[in-house]
Amino acid sequence: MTNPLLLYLEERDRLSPEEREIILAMSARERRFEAKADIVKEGAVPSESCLMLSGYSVRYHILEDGRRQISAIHLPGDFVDLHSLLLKQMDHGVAALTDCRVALVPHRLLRDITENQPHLARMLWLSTLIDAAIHRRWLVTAGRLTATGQLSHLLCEIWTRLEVVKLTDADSFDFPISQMELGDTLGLSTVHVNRTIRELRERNLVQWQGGRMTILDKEGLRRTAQFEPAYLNLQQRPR
Amino acid sequence: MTNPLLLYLEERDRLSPEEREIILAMSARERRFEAKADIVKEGAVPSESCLMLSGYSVRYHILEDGRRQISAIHLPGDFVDLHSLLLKQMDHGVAALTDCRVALVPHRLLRDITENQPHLARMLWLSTLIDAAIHRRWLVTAGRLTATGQLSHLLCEIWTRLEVVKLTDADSFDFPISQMELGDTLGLSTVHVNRTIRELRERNLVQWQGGRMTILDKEGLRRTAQFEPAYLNLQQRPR
DNA sequence: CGGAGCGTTGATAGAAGTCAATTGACGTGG
DNA sequence: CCACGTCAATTGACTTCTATCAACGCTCCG
Repeated sequence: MTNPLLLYLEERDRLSPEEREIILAMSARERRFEAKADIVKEGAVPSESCLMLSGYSVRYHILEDGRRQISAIHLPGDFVDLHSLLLKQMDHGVAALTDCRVALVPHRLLRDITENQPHLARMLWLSTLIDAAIHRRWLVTAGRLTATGQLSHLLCEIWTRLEVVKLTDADSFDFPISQMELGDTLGLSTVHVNRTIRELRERNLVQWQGGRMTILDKEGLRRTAQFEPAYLNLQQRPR
Repeated sequence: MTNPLLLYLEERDRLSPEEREIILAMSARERRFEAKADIVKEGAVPSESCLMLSGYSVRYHILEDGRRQISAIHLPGDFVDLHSLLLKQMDHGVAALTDCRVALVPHRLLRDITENQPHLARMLWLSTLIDAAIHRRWLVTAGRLTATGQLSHLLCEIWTRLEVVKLTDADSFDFPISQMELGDTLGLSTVHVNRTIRELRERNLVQWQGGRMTILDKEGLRRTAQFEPAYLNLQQRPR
């Protein structure tokens, strides 16, 4: 299986053989996390950044009143806390959604890249810019779409992002998330998430069982979500 | 008046005299925009990035059904489209909220910085990471706070960000935004924005007239918003 | 066998949107 | 100085969306 970060980056620009080497070397130190475990704790000042190799994880924020909001879902090929290289202290936590394999990339190495590998540094910067673009898109859906639209949009997005790292089937993908976690992601109650899923099912847009999501009507889902993948920057360009 | 980007960056790390030179040189080419004018159009592929020198602007997204969502408010010292250096094509527009002065910074210069000024490049990267941190915080408030909490949070944030660039008075600041624009920012209808403002006024938290916002009860507002400024990274650290 | 956690459903309350109308501030032209 | 137009702010009435509360079933696992 190819390295997912390599797939992620080469979807956006070409890499030199030397750059490819460096990327592969990043995955040297690997660590496993169990489902529900914290990968990075809020308040931590990491000395390495975590690259997802397998499994799903989320960035989460706990409010003063104890409620939780998830601000990102991370898939293989995503750096979950690359920003800690410069932001230093984590203002949120990262939790494993499923059992995960994670590469621990020392900040020393990342810093060296910013000093000596300008193009690769730009590619890492790019990955955080795509994260930000996804955040913005979520703001749009949160602000302007109904629960149904929001959920549809999330499914379209996850589908598209999983395609990049070759983790989709013809019309289905792993979606190992509970309705409570989905509620924390979309800013909805569990009960309403449940109703929303039922609606998508009744409209024959999706099927979801045993942690596997099957898209029955891709165009219908896209329309419900007003999904446009441009923000994911899926084009090879010199960066 | 000091250069706002210099204030912005030096709040986060020290700069060398040479770096300070380069920052100042960035503001060489200046352009003015009138209120409501587009600073960057959606779909554009800019060859320069826009740095706010004075005035307020917003990033906005138009949905297929014509509604609008604002995903960021930009103040002096902010780069509104630094990300276009690597993302190339704009997936959203940027509009002036007020009359603005903007520095046009050629991508050629920014790219040179990534090649030859690694620390300064990291500082620019940092500024986009702070943008992303703000996006995440907005996601949290959109998902979990009531309209009153959201609006309070926005006011606390703008206040704090304006302090960095020395644009606050003892207890007030310019807040030149219409209730419609505020609705597009918070994902609320104008009518509900109006109700929400009235509530803040009735609770004696703020006063707002003639485009000037006065905070009457800072601690009360902070509590209503559950505001914690950590995400703004207001600490000088080696980055 | 019996929790514990998750998914499901129904009933009700509260938050926010929509529609419609009014008011106020400001600028222009007579 | 006033009439008029425009735009934003404000308010009320009604509707829709989502949260909350409560109950129940299922499945997995100790």
